[in-house]
Amino acid sequence: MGDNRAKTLRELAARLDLSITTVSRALAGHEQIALKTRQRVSHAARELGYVPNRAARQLVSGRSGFVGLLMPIRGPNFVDSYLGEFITGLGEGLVSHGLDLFLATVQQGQNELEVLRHVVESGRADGMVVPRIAEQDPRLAYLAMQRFPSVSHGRLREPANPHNWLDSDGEAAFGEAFDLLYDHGHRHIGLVTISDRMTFRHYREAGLESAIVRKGDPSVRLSVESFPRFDRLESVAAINRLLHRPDRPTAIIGLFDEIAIAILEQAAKAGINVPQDLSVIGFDNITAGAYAPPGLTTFDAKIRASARDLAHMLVKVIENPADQPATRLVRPDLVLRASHGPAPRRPKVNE
Amino acid sequence: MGDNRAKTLRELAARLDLSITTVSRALAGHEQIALKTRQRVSHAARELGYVPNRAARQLVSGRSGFVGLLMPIRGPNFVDSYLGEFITGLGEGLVSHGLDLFLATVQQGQNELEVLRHVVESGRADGMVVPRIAEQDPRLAYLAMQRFPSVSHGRLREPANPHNWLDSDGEAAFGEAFDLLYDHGHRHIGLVTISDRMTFRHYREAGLESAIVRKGDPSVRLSVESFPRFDRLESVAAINRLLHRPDRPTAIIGLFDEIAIAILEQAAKAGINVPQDLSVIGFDNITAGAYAPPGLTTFDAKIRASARDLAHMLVKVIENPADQPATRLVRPDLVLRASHGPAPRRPKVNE
DNA sequence: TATGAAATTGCAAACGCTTTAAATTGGTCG
DNA sequence: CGACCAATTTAAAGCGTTTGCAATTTCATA
Repeated sequence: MGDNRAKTLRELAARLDLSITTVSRALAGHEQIALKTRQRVSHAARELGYVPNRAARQLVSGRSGFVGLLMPIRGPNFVDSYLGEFITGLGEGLVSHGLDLFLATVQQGQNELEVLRHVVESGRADGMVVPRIAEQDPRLAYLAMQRFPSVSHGRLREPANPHNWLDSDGEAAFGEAFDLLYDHGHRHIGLVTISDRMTFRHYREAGLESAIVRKGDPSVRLSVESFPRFDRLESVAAINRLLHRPDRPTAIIGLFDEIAIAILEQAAKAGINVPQDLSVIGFDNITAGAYAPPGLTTFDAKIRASARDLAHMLVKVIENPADQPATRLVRPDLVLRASHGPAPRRPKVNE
Repeated sequence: MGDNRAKTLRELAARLDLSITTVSRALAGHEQIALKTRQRVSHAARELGYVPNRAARQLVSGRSGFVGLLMPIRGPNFVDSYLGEFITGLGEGLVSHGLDLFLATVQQGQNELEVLRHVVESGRADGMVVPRIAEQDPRLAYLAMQRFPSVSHGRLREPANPHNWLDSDGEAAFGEAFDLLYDHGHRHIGLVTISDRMTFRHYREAGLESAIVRKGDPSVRLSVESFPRFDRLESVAAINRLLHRPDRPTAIIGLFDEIAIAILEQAAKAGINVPQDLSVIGFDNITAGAYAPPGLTTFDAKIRASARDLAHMLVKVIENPADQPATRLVRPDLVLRASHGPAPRRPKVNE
């Protein structure tokens, strides 16, 4: 359109023959400004395409209008399989509150805590979303110390300071997984897990173990193999150790879908039929799981909806920092597909 | 650790017994400040954990340190399958330049152009990444008018103003797809495409058509079905129209992988064996394609690497706005998997 | 020791907004 | 008609930086 746009409050005020103060207040909807003036101002603002400058507003208000997501970049071929859904959910949850999401990218080799510190102390964000919680998580310690609004996707086990979190109930899910397998006659369960000290791993493993104890059947056995996260070779090795032992488990649970899918692949490669010879169960419900033959039975962690909730929780914390920390446990839904079945009568023995 | 941190330049200057000006210049590395002073200042800054305030800096410099990605949110079950990779690549490309990525979320029903306008005019970003280009794209028109630094993922066909873009060479890829199928004896090719006027659709279709013309074999036939993007029911209907006609094509190309995978699913449902009875080829190389039986033959659009390049292009534009627009065509790699094969002798006829 | 130029540092304005405190306007009533 | 109060508007300070210009210091040289 014409270039008679009002770029600043000063310009807008000049056109209206009002002071900057009045225009600012009118746009903010203050009652003390006469209704007629407020209408006149907001009409002119729309007319002249006035958009307030964020930096100036932030400088005085102290709020940036941004929420940050701490996002470590992995090696060339690792992209968090649920990153897209997670971000979509966060964006969805924030947009109605007028907040924008930004990604605090942490390059490989860079110190995640250092990045966090910079984001927080430069005032780039009003709140942070912290995913993937480790047993000892310096990020959460830092945020607690700074009393900086944040929510984590995942929870600490024994938090020094209570924190805001939303987590999927891995404990319940893995208990349910065991019950499902037990009911199908499985007595020797395998678990392929990571060796990193992430709390989600603890909860899922604990859920599995306590379900076994609860069942009280001494014939039940659990065989565990683990590998360092993000090490594809080691993950395959761990899977194959389990797959090729003389007393192969009749069912194997992957700590998450990527592992479970790798189990399906390795089993196929070894000529082990799923689900006839082996049952496999995962966790997360990533897209590929639906396609990986014969279709992965797993738990839907409801990433997008969880992220949306996480966003809402964070908004609450930002608006009301003194509130008690909120926590939310999301019960994952069992997604029954075709990778599980009755335990084979006599497990085949691989040479 | 102690709370003797310097939050502002003023505090830092006071401790150093220097003026704000000198400290600011010293941190910026200006030559005019004595080397000794520069060292003393930067040491103290590190010591006292000084982190400059972004808003203040932006207010005076006019630069926000952010790059925006325009990201429309689709319905509940639509998440761009390559969003995760795309964002990872952008983050990766920006981080070394000290820029952060933020997501300009566009909710359903919201006007994308309006969001863009606000982002640009509020000074929230120094540059924009615009994905998914339509034949008539008001976003690009607006950005050109504003002379606002931007790069698009995808290109206009006949740009009123030349713009910065990076695109995958869909024309070449679809030509290659045809040649591959032709060499396998296919003479009747199906194409399932969208009805929306996106330019990537045009290029891919044009590449297919001109490869056919180039071959000059009058026995070659092309059957096209289309549907409105994001309409799952219609997409399945379009696929089935092609699958169930008496003269079913011996090979079908999906405009992108999601379509191709749906073709695989519908074919399986109809008892059509891939690749014996039907060849299927996609485009993008999304993760699920590797798992969808029998393994989708497709083109790798190299999303993450492209996004990284896109980021670098944008940084150049931001730093040198007067430069000629840059363009970059990325040749996708053919990923040979198992969904293609020789044309069946006598195509089966479905009831 | 005085002098001037080069090297170094500092003052003050500006960026565009919000907000405190104060000024102005208008209306009502004795 | 003047005074007072409520309603409305405004001046000015300040948020934390950067930067043009001016001031100060340093130091070799006369």
